[in-house]
Amino acid sequence: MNTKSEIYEQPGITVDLAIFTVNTNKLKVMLVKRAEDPFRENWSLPGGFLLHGESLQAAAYRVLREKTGVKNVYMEQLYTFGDPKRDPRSRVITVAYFALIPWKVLDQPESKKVTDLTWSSVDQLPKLAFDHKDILKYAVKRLRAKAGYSNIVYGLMPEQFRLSELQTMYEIIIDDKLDKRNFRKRMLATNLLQETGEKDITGAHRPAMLYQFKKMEIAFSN
Amino acid sequence: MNTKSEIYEQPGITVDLAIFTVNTNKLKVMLVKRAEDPFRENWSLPGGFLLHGESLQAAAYRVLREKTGVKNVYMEQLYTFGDPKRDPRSRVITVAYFALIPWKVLDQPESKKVTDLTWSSVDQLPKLAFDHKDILKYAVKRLRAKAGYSNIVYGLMPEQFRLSELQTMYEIIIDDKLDKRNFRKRMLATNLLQETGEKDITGAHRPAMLYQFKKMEIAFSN
DNA sequence: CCAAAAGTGTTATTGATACACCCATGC
DNA sequence: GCATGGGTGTATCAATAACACTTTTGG
Repeated sequence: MNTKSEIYEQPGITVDLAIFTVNTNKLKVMLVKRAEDPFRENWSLPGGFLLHGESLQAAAYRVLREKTGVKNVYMEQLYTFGDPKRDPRSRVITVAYFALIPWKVLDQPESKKVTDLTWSSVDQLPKLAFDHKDILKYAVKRLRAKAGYSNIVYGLMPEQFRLSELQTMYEIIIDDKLDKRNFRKRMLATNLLQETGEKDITGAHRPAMLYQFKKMEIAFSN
Repeated sequence: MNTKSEIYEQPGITVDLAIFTVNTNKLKVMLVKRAEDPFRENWSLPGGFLLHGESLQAAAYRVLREKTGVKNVYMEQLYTFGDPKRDPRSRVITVAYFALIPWKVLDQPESKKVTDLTWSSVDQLPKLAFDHKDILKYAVKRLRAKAGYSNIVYGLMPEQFRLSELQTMYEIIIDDKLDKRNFRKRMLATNLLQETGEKDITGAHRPAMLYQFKKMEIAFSN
């Protein structure tokens, strides 16, 4: 019999992340510019190789923290991409995750003059390395689908928010308009929101009641 | 800098399959008895190592064909399990798939006197190797969920069937009773079924019209 | 003629959708 | 006092759920 490594693959394992946020009324995803071959200078999803003894989820959280500085955000495993030719140099299998981050949580994202990291609108993507465009398409599809039947959108909201901001968030994700009264009725009926008692007086107009999510797990549905 | 293999995992990759069928009014899953350590003599999900140059899906289909002799059945990637300790000997990551097979398609399953393969009711599982019970739980959960909002159940039906058989199939999967008239109305309204023109006269009673699915892809939803 | 599964419609309930005006504030 | 976004209720429509009897066959 042959030795194990002759017949069986022992590929490199990476995790790649589709990290979404919403800013200036656009759904955006984090891209990083590759410093190394292959695809040097191309944009790609943030990712990294799995370390010894590290779980997949731990690796995903490590990459997330390295790139964004945040933890405790919504993240779920998306899909595993293992085409033999997806990395031109050697066999690499990637476990893709997608994560949601409220824009406000990202620390001064515009102030850092980084040129190797960007937030790109998902409808205006540059050429991406590897099969990352496929991964991203799949992630967007899943996000849009789940926005329709779960409360996943909560993962994009700041601590406190106006109902109109929540509605706008939904509209950006599902790329469609919603009726204000029906939206409010439905949201309040879920019983997942509570008034904070405070009002948002930043606008030049009638102050809006601020809401927050009741403290509980984000409901997964898979 | 250390060599790549010192810092990065290059684990073995397996695919494991939750292959479902329905027989004698029970949702059943294929289990195989392990011939080797670890977990020798324990039941486990059928699976195998990824071969050089093989895609994940190809590996899953290979295992499926080896164990059941069938291809062209419904199969989808489920989830990737990568806990560092899930295999007691070395790091192995498994990409789990789930598949659906109509019982009739399996060739004389009872006649073969195999003792290393069984179809176990999902509510009466033996102890399973590795983390296969977790995998299976997740697969059953997904199957039940998708039965509620997709036509995935079709994957368990034979070529021709009575509507009452289709209803029974749904009832077994979702583990609940359905109203006959509402069920028929709903099914016929989908426009995915067509009468074959033939009737099932095997019963001792009024013959039933036989139906088949219109030829088209099974609608994925993910 | 009896047992057993096949087949068939209507009503009630629920949930989703459509829709327009007054309110509170800053300037 | 006007411009701007905040906030509210009802009527219609669609989808789902509840519910019982007649029909066809074999034995």
